[in-house]
Amino acid sequence: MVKPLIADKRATILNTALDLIAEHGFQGTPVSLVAKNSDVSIGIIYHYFASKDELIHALYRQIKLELNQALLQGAPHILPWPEHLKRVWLNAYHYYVAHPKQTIFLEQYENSPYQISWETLEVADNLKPLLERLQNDFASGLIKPMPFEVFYELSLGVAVSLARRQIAGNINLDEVLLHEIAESCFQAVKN
Amino acid sequence: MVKPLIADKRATILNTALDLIAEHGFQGTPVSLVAKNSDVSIGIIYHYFASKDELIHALYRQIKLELNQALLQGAPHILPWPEHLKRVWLNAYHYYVAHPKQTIFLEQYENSPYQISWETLEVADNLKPLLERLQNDFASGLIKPMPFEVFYELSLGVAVSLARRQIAGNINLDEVLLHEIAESCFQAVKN
Amino acid sequence: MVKPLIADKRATILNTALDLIAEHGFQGTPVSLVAKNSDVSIGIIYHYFASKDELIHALYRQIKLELNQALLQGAPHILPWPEHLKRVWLNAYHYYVAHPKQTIFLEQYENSPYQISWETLEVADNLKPLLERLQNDFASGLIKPMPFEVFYELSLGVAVSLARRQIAGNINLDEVLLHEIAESCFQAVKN
Amino acid sequence: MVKPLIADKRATILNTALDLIAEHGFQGTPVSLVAKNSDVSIGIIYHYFASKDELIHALYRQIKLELNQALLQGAPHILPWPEHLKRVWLNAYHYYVAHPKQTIFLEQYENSPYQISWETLEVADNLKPLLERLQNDFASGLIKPMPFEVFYELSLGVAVSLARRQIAGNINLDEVLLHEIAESCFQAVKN
DNA sequence: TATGAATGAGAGTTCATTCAT
DNA sequence: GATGAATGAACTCTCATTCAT
Repeated sequence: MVKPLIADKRATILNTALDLIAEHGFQGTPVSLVAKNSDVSIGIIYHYFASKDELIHALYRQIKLELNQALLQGAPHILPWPEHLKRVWLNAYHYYVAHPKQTIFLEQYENSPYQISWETLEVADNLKPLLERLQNDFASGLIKPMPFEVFYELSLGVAVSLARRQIAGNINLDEVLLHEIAESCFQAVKN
Repeated sequence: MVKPLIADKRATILNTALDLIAEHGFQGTPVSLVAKNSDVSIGIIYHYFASKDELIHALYRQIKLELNQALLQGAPHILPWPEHLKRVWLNAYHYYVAHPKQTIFLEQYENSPYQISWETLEVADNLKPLLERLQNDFASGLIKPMPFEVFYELSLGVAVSLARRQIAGNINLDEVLLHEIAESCFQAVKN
Repeated sequence: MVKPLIADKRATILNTALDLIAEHGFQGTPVSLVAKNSDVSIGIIYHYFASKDELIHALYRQIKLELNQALLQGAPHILPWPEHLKRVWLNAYHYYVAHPKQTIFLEQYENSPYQISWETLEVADNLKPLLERLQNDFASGLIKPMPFEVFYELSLGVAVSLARRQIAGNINLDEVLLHEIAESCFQAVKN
Repeated sequence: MVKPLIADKRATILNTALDLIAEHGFQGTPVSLVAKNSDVSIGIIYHYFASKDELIHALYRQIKLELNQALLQGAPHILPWPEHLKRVWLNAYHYYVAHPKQTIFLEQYENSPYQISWETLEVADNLKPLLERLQNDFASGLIKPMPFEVFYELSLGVAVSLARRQIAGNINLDEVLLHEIAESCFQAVKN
C-alpha cells in the first residue's frame, strides 16, 4: 500500500479539515477527528496551527487564494466589454460548483457569528487589475452608478447563490441557461 | 425601564433565544444562558420545548410566519404589473432591515450544516395568491422563462443579500437608490 | 368511550407503576410518566404517596400480599406429607409465571441497592400455619436439619429462579417436568 | 497504608467502579464519583471507555473471566464422579463469598432491566472441558434428564443464592454444613 | 381533591488544549 | 518534530418534588 504522496502534513491536515467541516460544520468537527482522519496525532496539529481557530483561518486564506485564481481564468480584465463581466461571472459560478466543499466552507466562515472575529483579507494583488477595470466601467458610465457592494450582489452574489443551490441539488442549470442568467445579471447592472 | 408584564413564558424564551442566537449563533447559545436571560429555570425551557433543536425549529416557524405577513403588505398580488414585483421586493428588503435579528437567524438556520435536518415548511396559505400571480406572469411571458429558484435569486435573493450588508453596516441604501435597485432586479427577470 | 371502572385512582397508579417498572426499572420510570400513563396529574400521585419511594414500597407490600395468598392455594398446611411441600412449590412457581411483572418487580426490589433501605415485612398472619407445619417437619426429622434459609433456597428459591427463566423465555417447562423438578427439590431436603 | 503504585489507570477505574457499584448500584454511581475516587479526571474515563455502559460491560467481562477461573480450581473436569460436581459447587460458593462485590455486581448486571441490552458472553474456551464432562454425565444417565438450565438452577444456582445470603449476613454456613448442602444439591440432580 | 407549571441540582458526555515523553 | 494520555469546564437534558391556583 503506497502512502499518498502528500509530503506536507500541514496540507493533509487542511484537506481533512475541509472535508469534515464541509460535512459537519466548524463545531461539528473536533480537532481529534481531524487528527484521526489525517492519520496524525493531535499534537502535530497544534504544532502547525496555534489553535483550532488558526487552522480554520488558514484554510480560509488558502481557499480565498484558489478562488481568486479561478476568477482570473481567461484574463477577464483584458476582454472587451461586456465579455469580461460575463467571464468573471461564469468563472465564479464554475469554481463554486466544481468546489462544493470550499463553497460550503466559505459560506459558513463568512456567515458564522464566529467567536473569534473572522479575518478580512486584503485585496489580493492579482485581483487589482480586474478591480481597476471595473472602476473604469463605473467611471465611464457603462455600469449604472451604485455602491460597489450593490454591484457585487447583483452580479457575483447571484452566481454564489445559484451555485449553492446547484450544489444542494436544488436546481440543475445547463450551460445555455447559465449564459442567459449571466446575461440577465448584466442587464441588471449595465447602464 | 419597567419590565414588561409577560404572561407568556414561552414567548419570553423564544425572544431571548432569538436575541442570543442572533449575536452568538446556535452553538454559542447554551440553553442555560437562554434560561438565565429569560429569568426562568432551565427546566421550564424543556417543559415547553422538547429539546434545544425543537426550540430553534419553533423560532424558525414563528419568524417565517412574520416574514410571510411582511411580504404581503399592500396586497402585492393585486397590484398592476410590474408594481407587484417591486412591492414584494421592497417588502422583503424592509422586513429584513427592520428585523436584523430575525434575518441573521434565518441565515444561520437555512445555511447551517445543522445536525438535525432543518424543517421545510409548507407554503403558507396566505402566500398562495402571490405565487399564483407569479406563475401567471411566467405563463403569459412577462417574465423570462427560467426555473423559479433562479427567478428568486435574481430578485428576492438580492434583497436578502443587500439587507444583510446593510445590517452589517457595510452599505447604507436610501429609499431612492433602493427603488433603482428593485428596478434593476426587475430588468434582470422581465422579458 | 367508557372509562375503566377503576374507581380508585390509587389502584390505577399502582398498576401503571407496576407496568412501567417491570419494563424499565425503578430509575427508568419517572413519576411524570406514571402520571401520564395513569391519566392523572403528578400532583395527585403525591397526594396518595409521600414520595416515589413510598409508592414503590406500597407496591411491594401489595404484591407480597398477593403472593402469600397464592402460596396458600389448596390449603397446603393441611395436606399430607410430602404433598404440602410440593403444593407450595408449585403454587409459587405458578404465581411467578402467571405474574411476570410482579416477579420482575420483586426481583428488582429485593436485589436493588436501593438508596432507601427496603422494607422487611413482618411474616403475614395467614402464612403462620404453613410455617408452623414446616417447623414441625424439621422437628420431627422429616426434613434434614439445616437453617431455614437454606431450606428455602433449596426449595422455593429454585422455583423462583426457574420461573424467572421461563418468563425470560429461557426455558419452557411442561407440567410433567415441573412435577419432577418439584420432586427433585423434595429429594434435596428430605431426610 | 501506602497507596499501591498503579501503573494502569484503566484497572484503577474498573476497581473503583466495582467498589461503588457494589455499594450504590449502577444508577447510584455517577461517573464523576468514579473519577474522584480513582483520583483521575472525568475525561480520562471517557478516554478508556466509550461510555458509562461500556465501562460496566468491561467490568462484567473481567469478572466473568475471574469467575470462570475460580470454577476450574482443582481441575474438576478430571475428578471422579460425583466429586467433580461437588467441587464445582464449592468452587462457585467460595468464589462468591470471597468476592462479595463481584457477586453483587453480577447479580445487578444480569438482572437489571438495563437499557442497553447486556452482553451475553461466549462460553469461554477453558470452560469447555467441564461442560463436555457434564454432557457426558447427562448422556450416560448419571444425571436425571432435564434441560441444562434446570440442572444449573438446582445446583450452582443454589450456591449463588446461598452465597448472597451469607454476604448479606443472613446466614453463616460452616464447611461441614456446606458439604452437606452440596451433597443435597447432588441428590436433587443425580439419577 | 386535583392540576401541571416551575424549579434546579445533578446526570452523562464532549472537546480544545497541554505537556511529559 | 511527533505522540496521545490527561484535564476539566461547559454542554444538553432529566426528574423528584413543590405549590399557587
